[in-house]
Amino acid sequence: MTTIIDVAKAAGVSIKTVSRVMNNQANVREETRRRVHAAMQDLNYSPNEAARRMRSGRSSAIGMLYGDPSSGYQSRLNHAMMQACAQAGRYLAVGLFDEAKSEWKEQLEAFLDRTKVDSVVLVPPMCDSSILQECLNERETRFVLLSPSRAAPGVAAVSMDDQRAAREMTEYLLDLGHRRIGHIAGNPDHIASLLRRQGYEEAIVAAGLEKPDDALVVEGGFDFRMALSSAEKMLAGPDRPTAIFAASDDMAAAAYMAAGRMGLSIPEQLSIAGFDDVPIANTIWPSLTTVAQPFEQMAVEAIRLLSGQSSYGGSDTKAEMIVAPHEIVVRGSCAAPSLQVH
Amino acid sequence: MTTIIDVAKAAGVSIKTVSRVMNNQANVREETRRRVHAAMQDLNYSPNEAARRMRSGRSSAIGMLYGDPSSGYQSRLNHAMMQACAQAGRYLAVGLFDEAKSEWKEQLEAFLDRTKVDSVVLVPPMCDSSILQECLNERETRFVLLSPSRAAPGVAAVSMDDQRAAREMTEYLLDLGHRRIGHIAGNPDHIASLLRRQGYEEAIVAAGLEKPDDALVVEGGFDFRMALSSAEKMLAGPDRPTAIFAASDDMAAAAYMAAGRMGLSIPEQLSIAGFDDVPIANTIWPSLTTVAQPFEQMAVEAIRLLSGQSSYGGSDTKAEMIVAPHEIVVRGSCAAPSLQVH
DNA sequence: AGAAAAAATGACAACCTTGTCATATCCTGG
DNA sequence: CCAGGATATGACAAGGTTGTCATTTTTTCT
Repeated sequence: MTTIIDVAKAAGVSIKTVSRVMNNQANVREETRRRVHAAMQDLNYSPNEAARRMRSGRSSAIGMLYGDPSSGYQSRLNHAMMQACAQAGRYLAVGLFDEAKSEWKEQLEAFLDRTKVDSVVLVPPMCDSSILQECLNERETRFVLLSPSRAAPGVAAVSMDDQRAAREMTEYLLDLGHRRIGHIAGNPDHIASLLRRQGYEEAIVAAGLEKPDDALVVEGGFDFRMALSSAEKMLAGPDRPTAIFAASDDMAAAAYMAAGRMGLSIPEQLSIAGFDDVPIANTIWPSLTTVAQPFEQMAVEAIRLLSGQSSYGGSDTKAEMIVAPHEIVVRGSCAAPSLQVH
Repeated sequence: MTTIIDVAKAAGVSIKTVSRVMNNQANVREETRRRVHAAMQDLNYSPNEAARRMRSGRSSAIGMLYGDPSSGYQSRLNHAMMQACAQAGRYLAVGLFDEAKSEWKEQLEAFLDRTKVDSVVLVPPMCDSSILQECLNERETRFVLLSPSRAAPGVAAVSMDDQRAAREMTEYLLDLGHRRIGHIAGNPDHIASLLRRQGYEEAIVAAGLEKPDDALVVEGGFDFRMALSSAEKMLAGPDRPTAIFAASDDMAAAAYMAAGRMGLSIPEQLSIAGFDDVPIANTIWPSLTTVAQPFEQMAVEAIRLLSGQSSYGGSDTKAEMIVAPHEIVVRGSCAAPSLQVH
C-alpha cells in the first residue's frame, strides 16, 4: 500500500506539498505539481479514504431520502445517483422517507444523525419544504434541490425543463398527424404535473387547434390505478383521441392496459406517449415513446454542486440553478393515426 | 463531538477498556462494562467510523454488483440491502455488471479496485460462477452467495425455497377451485425457474390432476414481451386455463395485458398469480397475488454472514446456508373460477 | 542592488481508534 | 498467608491524512 509519504519521497517534496497537489490547492509551482502527479502515477497511488475523512471531518457520503421505493422514478434516480457517486469517488447513503407522516423535520434529523452525511440531495416533493431547507442550513449541511417547484434564492438546484419537454412531445404527436390528443395529468401537487400539462396545451394551441376540453385532459395522479380508470373513461367517451400523452410512464402503462381492455391496438389504433423513461417504458410492448429525463446528468450536476460549494449557504456561494437537457425517445408506441379511427 | 477519551474519563477507565467494551472483547469485568456502557449512554457517544476504519483497515462497505438495473428484482434487492446495511452500520457500494460481456473476472476486479470493499454479495447469475468465487478467495474478499443454484462447499449463502413457494402458490389456486392452471416459466438458465416449475407441477400432480402438458406450461424467459406472446398463445388455445401462475411478477403483468387484449377480466374470468412481490405487483390493477421473496430477511442474513465470518474462506468458518421464509401475499388477482368459464 | 512583499514549501501536531505489551489485580491451592 | 497463574486494565505507538505556522525561495518595487 503506497502512502502519501512514498509519493513525497519519490517526487522529492514534502508530504504537505503532495497533499496540496491532491486537493488542488493554490501555491504550488506548476513544475512541482507535474512532478508530484508523475510520482502518483508511477506509484499507482490512491489516497486512503478513511484517513482523509478522519482528518478533515468531511464525509464522502451524500445523503438522499426518498419516498416511494416502488416508483420507477425513484429507482432510476437512485441508480443514476449511485453511478455518479461512484464516479466522483463518493458514496450514497439512502434513507426512506414517509411523506405521509407529518414529522418531516424529525425524519430528516434522524436520517442525518444516523448517517452523518454532510451533504444531501433533496428530491420531490421534499425539496419544496422550506422547513427542511432551514433545518439543513441550521445543521450546516450542504444540499441541492432536485427538480424543485421554484428556484429558492441562494439555493443550488438541478432540474429539467418539464414544460418544454411536454411541448416537444406533443408537437411530435401533432407532426405524426394526430389532431385529437388526450393527456393524462399527474398529481397536481407536484409542480411538474402542471408544467407538463401547460407544455401540452401550449403545443395544441400553437398548432391552431382549440384548447383541450375536460374530455381530453384527465387526472391520473401519477398513480397507475387512477390513470387506468381515467384512461378508460377517456377512451370510452365519444370522439375518442387518436393519441394519449401521459405525464408519466407508469400512467402510460395504465393507458396500455385500458387500450387492451377496449381492444385497441397500439400504435395502429392508438398512439401512447409517456414521460420519464423509467424501466417500464422498455419493458412493456410495444416499447414506449417517451421523454427521457436526464437522470444521469442531473445526478452528476447535483454532486458537482455539492462538491464545489465552498461554504454553507453563505452569500459568497453563487447558487446555481442547472437545467439538464432532456430527450424525446422514439420507440414503438406512436404512429400516424389510421384513417378509419379518425 | 464526544470521543472515546471523554467516555474513558467519565467512566474512570482507560480508553483501551472503552474500546474493549465497544468491540465486545473479553477480559472486562462485568461491573466495568456496565460503567462504560452507562458513560457512553450519558454522553451519547458514537464511535468515529473513519478513525475505526483507518486503524483497523477494515472497511464498512459491502459491495454488490448487479446486472439489469431495470428489473424489479434487483431494485427490491438493492433496497433491502441498503436498509439492512444502514441497520448494521455499514453501507453499500453498488456496481453495474454487464452479464453479456465475457470479462466477468475483469469486471469484478475493476469493481473491487475501485470501491475497495472487503466483502461482497454475489447475486444471480454471477453467484454461480466459480471463476468469480475463486477470484474473491484469491483477493481475500469475503463473500456471500444470494440464491445460488447449488450450495458450494464452504461458501456462505442465503436463499429461499423456490420450489416450496411455487408449490404453495399452486395449492392456493387449487384450493380456490381451479383445475386448469397454466404456468409461465422463467428463463431455464436460472435454476429458480426450474424449481418454481417443479413446485408447480408437484402440486398439480399431488392434487390428483394429470401432469400439465405443453399447452399449459409456456416459456416466458423472465421477459415481459416473451411472456406476453406466450400468455396470448395459451389463452387463445382451446380449453384455456382459469388461472395462470407466472414465475415472476413481470411476466404476470404481461399476462394481465394478454388478458386485457382478449377481453378477459381479472379475477372474474381469469386468476393470475405471480412470484417475487416486486413493485409492479402493487402497481397494477387489480393488485397481484404473489409469492413475496423475503428480500429483507435475506439481506439481513447476508450482512450477518459477512460480519460474522472471522476469516476468509478458511476451514475454521462454518459455511452457513440460510433459507429465509417466504410468504404468499394474497391480493386481488385471484378468485374462484366462475362457472361459465369452466 | 537591496528591501519588502508574495509565493512556495516544509516540519510537526492533531484527528480517534485499535493493537501490543507491560503492569496491576484477583483467584486458587498448598 | 504466600507463590503462581489467570484475569483485568492501562500506557503508548501507529495508522495516513490535513491544518497551522514557520521557513525558504521567488518576485516586485524602488
